[in-house]
Amino acid sequence: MDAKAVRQIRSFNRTVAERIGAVNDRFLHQRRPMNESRLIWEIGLKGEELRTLRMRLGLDSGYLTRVMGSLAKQGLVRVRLAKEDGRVRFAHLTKRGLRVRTELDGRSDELALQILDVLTEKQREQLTSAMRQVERLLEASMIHVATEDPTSPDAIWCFEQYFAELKSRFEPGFDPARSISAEAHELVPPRGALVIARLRGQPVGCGAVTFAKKRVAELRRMWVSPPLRGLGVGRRVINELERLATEANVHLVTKLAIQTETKM
Amino acid sequence: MDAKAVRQIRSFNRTVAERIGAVNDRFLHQRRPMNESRLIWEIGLKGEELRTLRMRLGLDSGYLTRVMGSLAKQGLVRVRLAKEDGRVRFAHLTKRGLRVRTELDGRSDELALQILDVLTEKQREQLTSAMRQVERLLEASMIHVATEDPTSPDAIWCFEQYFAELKSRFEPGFDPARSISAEAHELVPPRGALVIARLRGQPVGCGAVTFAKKRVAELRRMWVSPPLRGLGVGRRVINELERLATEANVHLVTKLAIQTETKM
DNA sequence: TGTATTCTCTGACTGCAGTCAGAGAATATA
DNA sequence: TATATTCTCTGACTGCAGTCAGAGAATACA
Repeated sequence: MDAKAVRQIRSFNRTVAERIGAVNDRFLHQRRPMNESRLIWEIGLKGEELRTLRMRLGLDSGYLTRVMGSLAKQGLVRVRLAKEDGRVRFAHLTKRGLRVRTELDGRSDELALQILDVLTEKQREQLTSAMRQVERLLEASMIHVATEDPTSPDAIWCFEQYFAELKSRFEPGFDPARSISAEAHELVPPRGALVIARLRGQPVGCGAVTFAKKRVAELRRMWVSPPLRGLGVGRRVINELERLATEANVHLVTKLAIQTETKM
Repeated sequence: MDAKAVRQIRSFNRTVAERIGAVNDRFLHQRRPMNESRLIWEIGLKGEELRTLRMRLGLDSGYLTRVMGSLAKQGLVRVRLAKEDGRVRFAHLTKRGLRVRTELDGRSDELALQILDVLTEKQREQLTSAMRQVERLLEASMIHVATEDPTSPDAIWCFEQYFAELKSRFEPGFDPARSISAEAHELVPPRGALVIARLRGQPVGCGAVTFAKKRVAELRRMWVSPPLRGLGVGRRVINELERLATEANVHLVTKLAIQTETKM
């Protein structure tokens, strides 16, 4: 099934890796070891804690210490103790370090300009618009939907988005915060469930269900981040809620789902 | 200029590298050293000469020998002398080697299917169609146009395409081969020039100019590979020819260019 | 035929990537 | 206050990537 689509994706991959992937390999094939470049990049303009860098790049702590030492010896970074916690160390780029980072940045722009160079104005527009669409659909495929704790900060953030939208759509005057805390216990088994959709770890949508009456479930708090609407995130959230409802041996009231569909 | 397009390309690159680039990194992060995987892939189903592999992967000859030895010891490849040339060695995959290569291949399909999995039928079509367009335009940016020797095999191949097309468009009856050899000397300085457009080293278009009369040049043998038409390859070829004509202090007869434009 | 070139192979390197064990200092927790 | 945990650092490794010099065999060329 979908053999043609698979072939197109693989062909696309080859071309893109050849042409654009080079930007991503900007950390490779330099005079500088790859992990030094990656670190310079990840430390960023405002500096970063070593433990964060370690997590983000997946480096061994001993290894990081050494690479960091090398960068410090080259005068590209300075490492000091973090203010609040004496165990934590904080790295930031020196002026020279910032200059190197800017060079790294420039490579990406350079390649992008190279691509645009030989294209006509119309082709450039076609390219960027097609790229936007590919990106959007690829992001759709990167979204994961899973059951989560309704009291977590991310869950509360989602609810806030949902209520803020309700407020802007209908008339103001009710306090979402009260409603949030009041109903959290209804969104965990056995009384209900909450699922959150995430893209790159960030919440981008949610949906809840409460098993209100016998063998009937109510769909609630459906929200999808506006830039990601129209990609079927809402549908996937509902599918998951439906699965949970079935597991709990109740029927989902899909009427509500259809009502909220306008917001997805 | 084009800051928005540059930003879109970079953003695209990030997403694609994250989602699809993983396929390209299928050689990395395995139990097997990267270059062993790359070799298994490049040897292909029918085997390959070592010198070709060396060129293609850019490996040191000594290094290749060792990696090859390791693969042979694992029973994945067998190396023997090439039939025609006793200096050359030829590598081919064993049954086990072929199986490993199939696994490598499977990873790509798997990822493509993962992407398609969460999309609706309509979205899949949108994705593949947008991918095709991005690929096409990226390929346009990968094409290089340069002056070449009209007696080279690639040049003659281009001429053949050109004449074959003429023949199919108008009526048959003339011998292109005779015409090719007869006019080759007219396409080198100081009497003329030939430029060839290449994509990934393969010729995909050509165009020639002869400085026929005083301060007048004639455009000839414009041809662009059918799948790449509409991407401005012909325009770029003419631009280059025009530059050459200007250098030779003659004017290009653009009327002919416009006539042939229909074939680009 | 003699000489140059091509291709492969061996040996000896350098340097980066990445892992593991353990120690020391600062902080959190009971 | 005693103990556990977190974070960083040092030392000692392994293994892959990649380079350089040189030798030997086969072939191309003058």
